[in-house]
Amino acid sequence: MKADKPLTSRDRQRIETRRRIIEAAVATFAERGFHGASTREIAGRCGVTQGLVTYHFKNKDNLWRRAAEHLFATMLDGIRARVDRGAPHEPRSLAREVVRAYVLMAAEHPELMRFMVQEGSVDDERVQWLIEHCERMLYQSFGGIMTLAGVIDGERPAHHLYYVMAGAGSLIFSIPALCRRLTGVDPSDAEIIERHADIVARLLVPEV
Amino acid sequence: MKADKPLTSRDRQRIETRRRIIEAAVATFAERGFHGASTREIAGRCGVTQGLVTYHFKNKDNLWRRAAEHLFATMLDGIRARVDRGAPHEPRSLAREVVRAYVLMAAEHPELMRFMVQEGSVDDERVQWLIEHCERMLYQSFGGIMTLAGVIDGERPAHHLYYVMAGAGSLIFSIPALCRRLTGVDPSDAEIIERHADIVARLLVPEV
DNA sequence: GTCTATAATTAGATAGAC
DNA sequence: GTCTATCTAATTATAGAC
Repeated sequence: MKADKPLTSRDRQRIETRRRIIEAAVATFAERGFHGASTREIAGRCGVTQGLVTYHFKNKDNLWRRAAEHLFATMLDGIRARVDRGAPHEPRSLAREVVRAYVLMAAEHPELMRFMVQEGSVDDERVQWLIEHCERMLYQSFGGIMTLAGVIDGERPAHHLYYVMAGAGSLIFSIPALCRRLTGVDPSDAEIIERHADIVARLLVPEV
Repeated sequence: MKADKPLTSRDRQRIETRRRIIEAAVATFAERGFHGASTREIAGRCGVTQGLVTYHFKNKDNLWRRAAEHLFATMLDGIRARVDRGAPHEPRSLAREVVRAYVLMAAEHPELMRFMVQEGSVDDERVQWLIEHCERMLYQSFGGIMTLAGVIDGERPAHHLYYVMAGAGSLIFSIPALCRRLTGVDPSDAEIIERHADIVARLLVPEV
């Protein structure tokens, strides 16, 4: 699209600052939701001023969209990379691999489910945008792969299994403070993550 | 505890008003989280003024606790009622019945998972309170019943299965707007609820 | 018990200095 | 590109009238 001109020092600074604001925004929106998050707190978390956030992202709504975009893109790329990395699979072990990859990425990016739950009750513009720009792609690839594997059928349609996978696979990572207090187990622990991925993958796509 | 004096008209009004505020608070906190919800919106939703909310509940934090308490109590009572209603069960079908009851109640009270996700990331006083006053009881009964049924073992410990059940069973109901837009399916539809309960119950406690 | 009015704080967005 | 200052609106909590 654009000619690749050499980057000035300001260009690099601009990119770097925007990146830091986006990361702070992802964390803050995930923690507090759109209405609960303040641009001042986001600014504070990455060591800039509130005015600068507005300068780079115009307004809070736009910042939220850029944050959601970044979050989903990272998630999707991660899943694809994990799945592609393996050797070619027959349908069922591919399906198992996809579920495993989803859980591992949910552990790395617990903010995703928080975004969904924070925004998913009211059918506003953010919900519509989230679906069309981010989630529909994930849902459709899931449906295709699971149908091929025979996991989805008339008895267990995609719209049930998708949310079964998403919920089962990511809730534990989305509420780390609750989980630690309640069970004594830290869901960011590598062994916990690995075991959770195994359990959920085998549950949805049994070995036998 | 208290002597059961006859209720004056004011007593009844007090109770009824508090009840309406609590219900509005549950809905609003679930939708927007603690920080995102305003006491004015809660007041507006049940047709009272903001000052009256403070009069009845002192402050926002206390209102949140009363709302969480009410939500969890309703949920627990509902599960118990559903499970007790059936004939005495052998361990596995009891376990299946418990999972089914959980899913059905999650469909009736999608606010519960929203409360958990909204508050579960940061280990603050609200999280600690939520665990000790509400969630621990649910977690422990779940553990007991699932262990008896042989669903929980060394390979699949309680802290994994609890969040598998909670996530798989309630996510779809907690994000109705997202689900409708994404899949075209309405998760408050009775058939959807019934099927979801079946799928999750059989997944966690297979028939064979 | 309920409402109105208000104080003190904090929010998002804009303008101007550097 | 970044910061400080400021405007307007909305927040929680309190006080007083009825």
